[in-house]
Amino acid sequence: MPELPEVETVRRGLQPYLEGAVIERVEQRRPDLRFPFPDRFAERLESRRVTAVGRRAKYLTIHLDDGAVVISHLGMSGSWRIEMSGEAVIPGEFHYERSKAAAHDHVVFHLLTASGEHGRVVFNDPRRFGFMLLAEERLLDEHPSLSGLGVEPTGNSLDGELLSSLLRDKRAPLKAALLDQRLIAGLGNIYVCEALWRAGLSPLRSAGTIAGPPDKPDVRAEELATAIREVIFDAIAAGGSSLRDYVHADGSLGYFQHSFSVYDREGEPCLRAGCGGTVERIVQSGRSTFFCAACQR
DNA sequence: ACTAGCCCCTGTCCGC
DNA sequence: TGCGGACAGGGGCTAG
Repeated sequence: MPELPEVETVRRGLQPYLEGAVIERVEQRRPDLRFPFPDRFAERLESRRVTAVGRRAKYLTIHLDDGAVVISHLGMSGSWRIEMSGEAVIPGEFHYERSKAAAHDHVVFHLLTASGEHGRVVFNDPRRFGFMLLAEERLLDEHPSLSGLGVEPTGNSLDGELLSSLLRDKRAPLKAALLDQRLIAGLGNIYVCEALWRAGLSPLRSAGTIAGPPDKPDVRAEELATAIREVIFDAIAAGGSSLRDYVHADGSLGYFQHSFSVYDREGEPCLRAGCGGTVERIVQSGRSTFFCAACQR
């Protein structure tokens, strides 16, 4: 479920429970997900207090009081689930109902939260494309998973000038360039399709063709930068998109899927006023692209 | 240095 | 009802 808006939604859901909580125990239920877990992963987390829950692109970062950081990626099907005991802790006792693990529950963090409740946060991932790694906080930006990432679309720096410079001389299709995490970090298949529709740009055109000369960025780069930022902010405000899986850590759904203009709308009418076109589905580098050939040029 | 293609894995849906 | 194939929000690796 994971593009930037979904990961940000998960981060916001986990934050109230994780920040300030002590990780009393970690159940690591298999040796690997996409990658092997780090050596002694569970032991290295136990008795640590969580100081912050962050996000970089589509990665969650769980910061611990000893300077370690858990880097977690949700892959295609990863999700987190919060299970609280609902009871205040009685000192010296450890009790909450132990429910049976669900299928594909791979990691369970047993917590004592800052507000004094026992509970768990559970990582579930049927396809196991997700992963968890460990880094040192002071070296976080240099970690191999994060060091090559491009600009955050939620920051202030993504404007027409920067986007022009990122796309200039790129001959790859515009859609492929926007999916390249080294340029802009956090966009995925849904929001690239949606941003291109909002900007009225074809996913097929060569990326460099909207850059313009270095001294005068093309207005189309400006419009695309705006479209990217707006669609990401709109999606975050909607709690992300829930397609096949729940997004939120509390089990509730995002609702941005109701605002899709093109994604998953093959054969349906283009929603742009006066367009009259039909949304098409094509395949680019193995993934579906949804767009309107009539108004996206 | 680029790009396309394949792969990892499970679940679901659709057509026969 | 069963079975095979296509497809799914990602990204790392390889071969051109």
